[in-house]
Amino acid sequence: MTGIDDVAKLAGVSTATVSRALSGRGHVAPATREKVAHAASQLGYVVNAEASSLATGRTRNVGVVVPFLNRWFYTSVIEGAQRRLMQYGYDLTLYNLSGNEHERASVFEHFLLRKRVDAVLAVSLELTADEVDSLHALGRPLVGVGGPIPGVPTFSIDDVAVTKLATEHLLSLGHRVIGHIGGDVERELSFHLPTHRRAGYELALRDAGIEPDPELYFPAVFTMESGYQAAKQLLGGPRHRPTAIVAASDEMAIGAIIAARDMGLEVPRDLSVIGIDNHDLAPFFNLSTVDQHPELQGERAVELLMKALQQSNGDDVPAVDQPLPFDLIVRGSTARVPLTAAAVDSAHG
Amino acid sequence: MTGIDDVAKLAGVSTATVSRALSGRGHVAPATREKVAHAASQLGYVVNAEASSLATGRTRNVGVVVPFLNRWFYTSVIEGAQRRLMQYGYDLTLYNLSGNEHERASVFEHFLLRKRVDAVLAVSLELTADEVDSLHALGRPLVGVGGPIPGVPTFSIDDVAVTKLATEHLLSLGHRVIGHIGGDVERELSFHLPTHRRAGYELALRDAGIEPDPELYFPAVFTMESGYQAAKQLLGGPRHRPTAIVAASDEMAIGAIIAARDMGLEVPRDLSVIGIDNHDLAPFFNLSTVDQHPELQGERAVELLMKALQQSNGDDVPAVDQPLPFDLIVRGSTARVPLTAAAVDSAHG
DNA sequence: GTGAAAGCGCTAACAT
DNA sequence: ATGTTAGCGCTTTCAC
Repeated sequence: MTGIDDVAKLAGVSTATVSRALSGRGHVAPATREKVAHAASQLGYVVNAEASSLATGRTRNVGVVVPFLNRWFYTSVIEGAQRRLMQYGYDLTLYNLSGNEHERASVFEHFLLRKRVDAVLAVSLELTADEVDSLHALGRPLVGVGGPIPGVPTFSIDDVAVTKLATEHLLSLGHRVIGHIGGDVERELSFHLPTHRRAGYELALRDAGIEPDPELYFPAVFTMESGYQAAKQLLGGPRHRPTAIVAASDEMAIGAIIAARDMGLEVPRDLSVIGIDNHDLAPFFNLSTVDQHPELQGERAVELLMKALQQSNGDDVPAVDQPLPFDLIVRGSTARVPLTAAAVDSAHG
Repeated sequence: MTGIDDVAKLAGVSTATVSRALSGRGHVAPATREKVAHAASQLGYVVNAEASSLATGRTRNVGVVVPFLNRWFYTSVIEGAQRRLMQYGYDLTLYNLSGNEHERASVFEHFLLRKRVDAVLAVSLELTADEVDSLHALGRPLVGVGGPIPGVPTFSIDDVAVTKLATEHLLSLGHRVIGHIGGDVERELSFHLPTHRRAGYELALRDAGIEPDPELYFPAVFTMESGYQAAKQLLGGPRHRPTAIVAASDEMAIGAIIAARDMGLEVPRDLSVIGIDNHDLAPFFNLSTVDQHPELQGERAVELLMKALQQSNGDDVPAVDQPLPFDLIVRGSTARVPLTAAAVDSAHG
């Protein structure tokens, strides 16, 4: 295979000059640079990443750790991160924690420790203290996306604000009896997203002078199936039925829409539904939602990592400065509260 | 950071012995091996992958190239591949071709050439001749999954047989007027999957003595939305309406189910629908389908790559030997043809 | 069975 | 601005 020596010979310069010319580090006369570039492309020379890494201590590769892959949010974050990384000339090595305990442990105790990555991006990870420690032990920049990791700068949308916005959208349409489908209680302890989303929902209600009714909340995991089940419960309750539902994710919201249909309710005539995500499927289901731009979250996280890599060799990452944007997308699943329901409700009040 | 010298010192042996003891290559006395292992774990030593690669020429890393990420099939294949790779001690570096032309080119002309990977796995890729060439130019084992690549050993289910099986399931339930939603014609030239699936559908019909009716076929891309549209066309046609639909993917099939509902048809009473995939969402939509086990495809592909890596250093990969399994999964979206329709149909014949 | 030493292909002082 | 050279951390002959 053609190496730096071949290029040096063909260009009539030393290997050091080739290295400098091609990497852009150090001073090279424009004419020489030209010669070298030409020789390199003529030979089809591409620098050997392994050798370069060994010499520089930098791999030009980042590790991306995900809890599993088969989920819209993760793949979207990865797409965004990947795009940015490519622009910086970095590779992306993927570590998936979806295996058994043994496999998971081996990612932290083995794979990540072989010095193959300059930095680590942790996507929506719930890590044990030991795992966070071993990540820090890498001495590499580390940032999180989509979930809070103790002691790690993390990109995440403001889940309270996002759900508040979604709820306010429904309030502005005249809804007063608004249900919420959110994360299950068991996960809430370590992973605050569901709690935050519920908090945003309750905050919006209170701001509007409405006391949240615990009977209008149903827990669910973040799947269509679970959203469907929870919506059924919510809509079938013997007390007053909500005229609208805020789901903590689009997949849950879609489940709720289907549940409504199956119960003979028409969306949005009889029930408004809003989700959070702007999932790929949201347009098809005509779902109103709050776009959380996961690809952008991935891109931003990479930018932060790159900044950290330029500044130092340690694992101190500059703080996340700008808040992440989110946007209300109004489609056809939300509409003005039915007159009858509004009348009934105001009669109650 | 602790290196091989530290371990050697602590164990009281040479670095060569440490290397042999830890890698398992070469002969080391059991007692020595024990000493070394102990010293290594005491120091938390993990071999530096970069240095090891440079010395051996093997990276213990494979490149996985996908056209994009946000699709159930790709992520499933990757999950399977990743799991197996981990078991072999390999990392997975992800290359995504979903960017613009420039970015795509740079994957082939730059990223893949830096000798960071021992082998390449190409998932459902439609590659130009140049791209295939540059992959071969790596001189590394290369296998494909899920789509045919000229001159590359490729894992793929037997698309004809799979769709034939799905169609036969409907025939066995008494259906005679069976529609098909498949890939759009434009992609068929390079990517044979849609054509194969249509062929399997037609083959099953002919075997049952039914001449395929072109009016019962509608093209679609592999999304819910597109399946929905195609099903609407199929079901709304002024001539005879099919009593069943074979969709070339589960997402299209789900689109078809929703289209049927929207038209006031009940599944499976008025219409049977079967898909292909056994997608994550299939259970929720109670969809009958043919499971194509994409994770298994990923695992198998990795096994083949590993075999190739053990045998030689060239890029000759042993042929794919065993056929990939697929399984009919009968859920609630398929049922015996309605008596009336059957009567009408037999009256026609 | 173990150690000494020569590289793997590149980069980064240091010299010039 | 360019060349010389000593490593980066490991593996692997080749001796013993």
